[in-house]
Order: sequence, then C-alpha cells, then structure tokens
Amino acid sequence: MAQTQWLDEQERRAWRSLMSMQDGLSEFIDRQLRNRCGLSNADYQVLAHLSEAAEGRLRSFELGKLLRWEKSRLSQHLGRMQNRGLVSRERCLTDQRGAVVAITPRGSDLIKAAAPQHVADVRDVLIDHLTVTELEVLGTIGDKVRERLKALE
Amino acid sequence: MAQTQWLDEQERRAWRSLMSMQDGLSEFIDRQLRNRCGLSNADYQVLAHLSEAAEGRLRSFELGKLLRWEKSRLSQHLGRMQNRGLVSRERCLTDQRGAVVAITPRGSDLIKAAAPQHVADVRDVLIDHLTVTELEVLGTIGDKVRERLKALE
DNA sequence: CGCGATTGGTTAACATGTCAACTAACGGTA
DNA sequence: TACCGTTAGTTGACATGTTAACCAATCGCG
Repeated sequence: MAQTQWLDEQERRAWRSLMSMQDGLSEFIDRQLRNRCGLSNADYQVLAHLSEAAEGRLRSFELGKLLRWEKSRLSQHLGRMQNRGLVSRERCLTDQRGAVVAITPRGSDLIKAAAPQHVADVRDVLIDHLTVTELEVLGTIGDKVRERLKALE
Repeated sequence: MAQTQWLDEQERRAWRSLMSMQDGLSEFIDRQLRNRCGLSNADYQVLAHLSEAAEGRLRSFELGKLLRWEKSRLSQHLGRMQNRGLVSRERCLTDQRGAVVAITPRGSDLIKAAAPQHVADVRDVLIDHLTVTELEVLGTIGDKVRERLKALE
C-alpha cells in the first residue's frame, strides 16, 4: 500500500479556505434570511424552485431531485412549510401514490420579498469581491467536483 | 432605493457551483469518515485540533474558537465524545470555571487511522483535479470571503 | 392477467445544532 | 474588600436532518 500523500502548503491552504468559506457563507446567508424574512435557507431553496416551476407547482419527487434531498427530509420539511402556509400539497391525479406541491400566495410574496435581499447578500459577501477570472475558475472547479462526485456515486 | 442588481450568467454559475460543491463535498466527506472510521466530520475536526495541540489538550474555549462553534454546541458534542471515550474533560487548575479537554488514547488511535483516508478522499474528490492556478485562486477567494465576513461581524 | 420488484411518500426514533436561561468564577474598580 | 459586568461552561426546549421500516400504487414481464 502506497504511503499517504499528505497535502503540501498550497493544497492545505486551498482546502482550508474552501472549508472555512463554506462554514462562514452558509452561516451568514442563513442568518440573513432568517432575520430579515423569517425563512431558513432550506425554505428559500424550496420556494425558489417552486416559483421557477410552471404554475408554481412540482411533483414532490421532482422537487427532491432538484434539491438533492433525501425523500424523508423533503417530506418533513414540506410538512412544516405547509403548517406555516408557505406551500400546499395535493394528491397527484395521474399517479395515485404521488403528491403535488404548490407555492401559496403567502409563500410567493415571501420569496419575492426575500430574493433581492438574498442576491444583495450574495454579492456583498462573495460575488462583488471576485474578478472575472475568479468567477470563471469557481465555475470550473464546481464542474470538476460535481463530475467526480457523480462518478463515485 | 436602487434596483436589484441580479446576477448575470457567469455570476450565477459561480454561485451555484460553489453551493452545490459545498453540499456534495460535505456530504461525501462526512459519509466516508462515518463509514470507514465511525467518526463524523465534526468528531474529526475536534480530534484534529486536539491532536495538533501541545500534549493533546486544550481549554474548551480555545477549542471553540478554533472550530468557530457555539459554546453550547461544543459542550454537547464533547459530552457525546466523552461518552464514547474519544476525549476526557478535567477541571482547569488555574481557572476554576474552566475545563480542559484532552484526547484519549482511543481518540488518538482513531484519528491516526482516519487521517490518511481522509486526505486521500480530499485529494480524490478535489485537490488532484485542480491545476496549481486553481488551487491558488481557491485560496485567494477564501481569504477575501473570510475578510469580508470578519468586517461584517 | 398476475405477481414480484420498484417507486413515491410518510412515519418514528434518534443524532445533531440553536437559542435562551442559568450557575459559577473571574476581574476591575470604587 | 464589596460589588458589578464579563467570561466559561452546562442545561432544557426546540428545530432540523438521517436511518430504517412501513404502506400503497405502479411497472415490468412471464
């Protein structure tokens, strides 16, 4: 068995940078959304996908694929969002197992109010500080990682 | 009030890339650690910091600062790790409020076994696919974000 | 058709994270 | 020294995420 190939200084810096950026960014984004709009980042993602879908409705499992969430997580989260009046659920007409999730007017209002703030935060904490090259590299790195993870599934 | 400055195509791609990379990487790393070593990523971070500290021991609040964890999260997590025999806690001699956390032999063995695997995973899913330029850019971006977040605190 | 495997979704039990309230000890200052 | 604000750490109540088991409907195929 080969000896461990430890990370050199630059590699360690890149990895640590990514990890701490991850923590910091998600914490910041989530907090801003919560404080200003009463939405968690998870809520926001759900509403964002729904509001982009035709007629603001999606089959549960479609939504799950878009979010890459476990089905039980989705089910529980939608239950809570339904209780808060952000989404509604109906039985699917063409597949008796299925559910259709729809964004409510209240959910729609909320995300319309939240979106501009959210984008401003994303700019403020990341996008506006990066050069065009850095944006490009970030996109490339993401593609590579996604590809690799897909291959490992 | 200025109109919302929405993200252009490249900006959106960078942001989405980062977010999905974030999800995918943490999920992957956490799962590998759990399956192969019985450690969560959180456990790993705690043990890593402890094993790098002098004599494998740290004041609780020092550890908390290194991890950037809420104090209650740290307290609860250390309680669980102590129950599993990975760390031990003693009262601090010089400050009667304080606790000193120490890594146990069992914890030490575990992280020594986990580390090479962990590094191999980090290489496999990220580092080994990046060019030197990309590594460098990742480090730079992390620095910028950390700096910005610090300013916002 | 009929039956086993797959799929969509819910639920219960548990692991983990957050917030707020609390205890206890430290430290500066009148 | 006596007091008050700060700091270290724990706890309880609650929000969220994971796993495994489950039900019911659909699909694939002999």
